[in-house]
Amino acid sequence: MARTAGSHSDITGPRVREAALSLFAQHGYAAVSMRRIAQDVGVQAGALYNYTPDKQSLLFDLMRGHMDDLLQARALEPQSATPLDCLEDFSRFHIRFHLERPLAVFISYMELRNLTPENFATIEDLRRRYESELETILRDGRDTGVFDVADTKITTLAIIAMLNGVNTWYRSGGRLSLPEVEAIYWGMVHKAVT
Amino acid sequence: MARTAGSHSDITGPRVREAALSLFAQHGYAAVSMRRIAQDVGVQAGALYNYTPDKQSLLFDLMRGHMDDLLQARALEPQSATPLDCLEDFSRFHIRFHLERPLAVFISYMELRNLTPENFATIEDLRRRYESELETILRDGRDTGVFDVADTKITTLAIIAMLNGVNTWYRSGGRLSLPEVEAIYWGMVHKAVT
DNA sequence: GTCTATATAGAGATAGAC
DNA sequence: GTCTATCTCTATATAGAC
Repeated sequence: MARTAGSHSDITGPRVREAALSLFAQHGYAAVSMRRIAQDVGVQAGALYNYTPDKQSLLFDLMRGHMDDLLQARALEPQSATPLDCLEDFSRFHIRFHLERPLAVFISYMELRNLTPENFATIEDLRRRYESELETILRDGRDTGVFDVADTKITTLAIIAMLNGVNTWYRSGGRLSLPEVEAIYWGMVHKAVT
Repeated sequence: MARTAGSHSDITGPRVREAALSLFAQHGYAAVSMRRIAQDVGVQAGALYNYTPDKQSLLFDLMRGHMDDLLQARALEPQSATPLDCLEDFSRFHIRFHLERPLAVFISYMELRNLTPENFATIEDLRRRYESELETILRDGRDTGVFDVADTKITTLAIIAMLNGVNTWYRSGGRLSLPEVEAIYWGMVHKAVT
């Protein structure tokens, strides 16, 4: 209650991240100035440094948070019994999760170049951890004879690339509903590996 | 023969584009200065403006040239008779073409945001023209009963997204040869649409 | 065609008042 | 916690000498 006038720490912090997310996605990290972010938040540029030590940390926190969310959400999903069901779960989860946060997805892919080497290594490690979950499913399915995949590593990357593509065109309220999109993509993934 | 000392128009022009291509791909358009490009070329920054009216034109020319090359190379490919053969031709052509010029491919995808609206519209038109070639193949195959595709537009984008993914990991001299990579991806595309 | 020099603008980040 | 003011650096682009 008894707050200093003009003190909005708990409000401003999230607003800074939201503004940065939106602006980085629209124009790219390097093209967005701290002044422009401050403008969107409604503060002066200097005030941003109460919430981030520098611009790089702002980008890294967004990407790190996105990858953490991804791995955590995946871990909370129910586990199916067969490789085929696991693959369907993964495909539908991936589409759903990524369509729910297009800006964070976009940044996490496009701005890898603008991370410092240390930050890049951290994000890449998280990404590889996620991809390895799919590869494990493919290997299990191949070893038990239900999948026909030439190379599990390449098939992993091919499936993820295909599923990621949905973010380039899907708009909610468009021609197709989310369940329809999930079904179409799952159909293609299913056929591609059997 | 009788040239002015220090005059290298026919040499410097291509070198400017090469340096810009490499630097834009590595660091991103917005993060690369004209001074940095000039440094790579071995001239002063002012000299670059003999070869491009501004930085934006430099980016646009690279992307425009890439899309022109793509459509021209595609037009020169032999035309197969059946939709299935056409799809195989397209898939293999796409992989081969894109793996031959990874930097231009990377820029043409990543730097769309940094084009002016007019330049963006031009590039997008060329991209759609290329994608429509694949969609035509898919529609022909579906209409003649050889392909089983739920939605030709989405399948077009899904296939292209999957094929584009090869550029994120392939390195010549690696574990797999180009023909092997083509065969693996064609196998997945083939199964996904039949 | 390239150079040096510069006009003009905007960047990231910090200091100190309130 | 936010403001104003500012330090320092770098950006794109142009002008004019050679």
